[in-house]
Amino acid sequence: MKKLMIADGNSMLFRAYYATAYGRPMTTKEGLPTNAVFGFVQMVQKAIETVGPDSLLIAFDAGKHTFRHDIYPEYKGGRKPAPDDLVPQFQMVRDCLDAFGIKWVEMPDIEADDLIGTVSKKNPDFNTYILTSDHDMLQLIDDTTSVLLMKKGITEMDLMTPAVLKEEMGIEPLQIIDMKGLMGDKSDNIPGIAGIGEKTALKLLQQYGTVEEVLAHEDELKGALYKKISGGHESALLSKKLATIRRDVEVDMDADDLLFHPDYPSLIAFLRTLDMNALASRFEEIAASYNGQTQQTAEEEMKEITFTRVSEVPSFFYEKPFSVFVDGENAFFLEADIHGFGISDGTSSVYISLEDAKNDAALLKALADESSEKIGFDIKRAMHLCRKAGIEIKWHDDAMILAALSDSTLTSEDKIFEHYEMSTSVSYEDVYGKPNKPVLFADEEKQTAYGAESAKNIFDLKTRAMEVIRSFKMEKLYEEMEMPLTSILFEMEEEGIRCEMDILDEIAQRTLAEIEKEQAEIWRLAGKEFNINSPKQLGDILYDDLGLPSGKKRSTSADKLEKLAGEHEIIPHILTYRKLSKIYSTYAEGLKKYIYKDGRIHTVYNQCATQTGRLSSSEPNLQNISVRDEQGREIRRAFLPDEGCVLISSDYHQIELRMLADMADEKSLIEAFNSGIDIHTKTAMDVFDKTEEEVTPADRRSAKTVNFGIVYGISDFGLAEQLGVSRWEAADFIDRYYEKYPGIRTYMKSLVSFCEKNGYVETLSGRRREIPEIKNPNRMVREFGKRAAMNAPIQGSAADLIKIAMIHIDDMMKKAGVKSRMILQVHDELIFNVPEEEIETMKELIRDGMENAMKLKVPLSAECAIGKTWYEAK
DNA sequence: GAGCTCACG
DNA sequence: ACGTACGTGAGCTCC
Repeated sequence: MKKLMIADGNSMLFRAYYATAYGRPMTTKEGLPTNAVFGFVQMVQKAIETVGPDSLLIAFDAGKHTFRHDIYPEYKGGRKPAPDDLVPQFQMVRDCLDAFGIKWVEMPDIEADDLIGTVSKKNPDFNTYILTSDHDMLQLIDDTTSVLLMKKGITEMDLMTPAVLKEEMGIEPLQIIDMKGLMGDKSDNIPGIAGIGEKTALKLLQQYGTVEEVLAHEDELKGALYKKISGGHESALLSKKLATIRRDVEVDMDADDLLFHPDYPSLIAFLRTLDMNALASRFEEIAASYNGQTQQTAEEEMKEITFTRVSEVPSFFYEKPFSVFVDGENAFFLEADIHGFGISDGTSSVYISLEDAKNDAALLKALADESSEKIGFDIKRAMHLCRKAGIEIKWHDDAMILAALSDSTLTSEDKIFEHYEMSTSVSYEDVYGKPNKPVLFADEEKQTAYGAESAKNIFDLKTRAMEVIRSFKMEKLYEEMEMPLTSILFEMEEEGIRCEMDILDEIAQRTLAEIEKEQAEIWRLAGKEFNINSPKQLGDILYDDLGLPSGKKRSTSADKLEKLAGEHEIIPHILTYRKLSKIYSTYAEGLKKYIYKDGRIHTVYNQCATQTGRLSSSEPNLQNISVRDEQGREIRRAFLPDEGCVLISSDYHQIELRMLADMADEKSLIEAFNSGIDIHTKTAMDVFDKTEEEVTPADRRSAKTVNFGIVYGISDFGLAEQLGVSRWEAADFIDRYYEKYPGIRTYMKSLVSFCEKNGYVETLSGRRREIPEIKNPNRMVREFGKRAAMNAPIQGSAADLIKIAMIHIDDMMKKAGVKSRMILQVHDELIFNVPEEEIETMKELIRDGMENAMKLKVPLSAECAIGKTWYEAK
């Protein structure tokens, strides 16, 4: 549908005036005030950019005596006259609109509201957008009319639709009039009923619906409220009449006559005569891109024509690659149903309902046929949805993965769409409503627009991202690593892992009892009850009431509290309380929510959530189940293999350090790994200048910390913090480390300078991580960029390695035809569900797959552990 | 919705 | 004079 925008000229001019009146006054060289016009033009431009109207009209008030004054002479009484420096701008803004090529209207003794109400009513075949800062206008909202409500500032606005109004105020558009009837309107001097404010008015209307109904049922009200209402009948009905916008004014305005063709040269000249040179320059830029914009508008019109609903997909779609948007519910992947499919070949885009799709034999054949290339977005989720719906699709490409590979900062759907400037004219919520308020029947027109446009977006996104991938030479990474991995992750997600509710329950009960004990003890020691989970309240207790020493940040984090452990006996109790709370809410209770009806937990592996190439796991996150803490580790007892099976867990040893040794080509580190010596002991010997026998467990721990620091992109401050030594000592350790391993220093320096030059770094497999921070003017941000540049190739290459291992192992398992299943991945660790009789086969297969995934200058070592629970398999 | 805290690698 | 170790996700508080 074409778009008509109507703006409330007076309301916007006042808003523009007050939004720009403070600070230094704005005038021409001759002293003529221009601030309101300045703000007004920007508001209009912003609204034009936001809406993209085909037709545009601005309505002004004219004359002083309206029909409302006839029925209520005090209407708009008590208003202050317009400020002196605003008055000359009334004409100026009209001249400005003439220069801009924007139509405007005013009629003697008719208010702008009524003009707008009438024009919007007279053009029902347009989508109408009313730009105003006046809440009265919300009464005009309907399915094809929305209000762009100006907020604070001059370019912020909210799009108000029936749904938004219902959501925010709980009322229908026409009830705005009843609101004013009850509560009045100070700015228009509408009386309403004395003593009724917004809250009471809303309450009454939600109960009775209209002013008339409220009055009719007044005897149901009690006390003071009854008195107010019963004494206010006449005033309420009069107020309602005053607040009602007329939609039958004698004005002839056809939106087809209001087509908007901006005259930028003329506007720019006009702005320059008023000495608004900066604004004029901005419009020069806008004008420069206008040519492209008109083409875009033409293209958008094409879109509207080609976005159609079909009951059978035309066969020409199948001749070339096409995209498929699986329009499914926003729900848990094993439960979500499909509504339909959007299909696009880049030129034409159609939408077909699930029901029709199931009857379209040619479509089903094309979807299942490997030789026709189907492009999807997040195909792993699409695969789950299609499996449930009984539709088979052989996918060829995933635009989400291509986009994420093309720019590592794009770690979410939102970021991908924003970066590639992709949107749909209708949102998911527009079609299907909010999770707690789903619509009963989706509007087919909206559904078609949403689905078909999404399919077109997917097609375009794939084309554009693929171009980037080719130019970066990342096709192999995409085709041979990420795409095969998607299928493996799909199977892992579907398989899930057994999890025993009773065990989690038992841990929850036990933990809760302990939490209560700790809480009582903490409250006793603090001398009062407070919320221990609130860092603010806890900080007040510790640093004010108990007088513990603090830095300027008053942190309550565990590592800081541990340093205060000797200062007060409350500290260990707080640490215990925190630990137990975490176990209780995140793990025991938290995980219970995710046990599906098959008794298993099905996590989601996100392939595009990290900047380094690692996977992430969510809903629930099974990559951060407690293991370091003994009590937390008990949680792992709830994770079990299937009947007659065991869990095998296999993890790489010091994978990142080995990766670093290889990539930096650091000879003495490579030699150490080849000799089989414990690497942290070796580091301790080198850094502390000791023999193997002289290295104490404490030395080894420190060396281990140094090794972690190296991988994280070390800083003396960070290492000092971690080791609990002075930063000078830490700096000394780092120096000695680099002296012993000069290859590491050279490599780290080369990573930083490569990143400074190119803005990115890459892994062994050619995966890129963009690091824009490296060029940030802020030193702290830049330092962060350097550390990320040192860490990303190591972390990312290790991620590449295990992905390859997963692919090899999956391949070997399929070839061997085993019943074993890969079920979890935790960065450097794989967990399998293995039937007893396959244990030996699988141990060998896993070790082989992991250790031979890549050929490095150092050996890779992976060790299997077997158990009847995840707790034991470690 | 942001910020803090904490679980993992 | 600043104030940080790298990469995640989830639960809680409080505005």
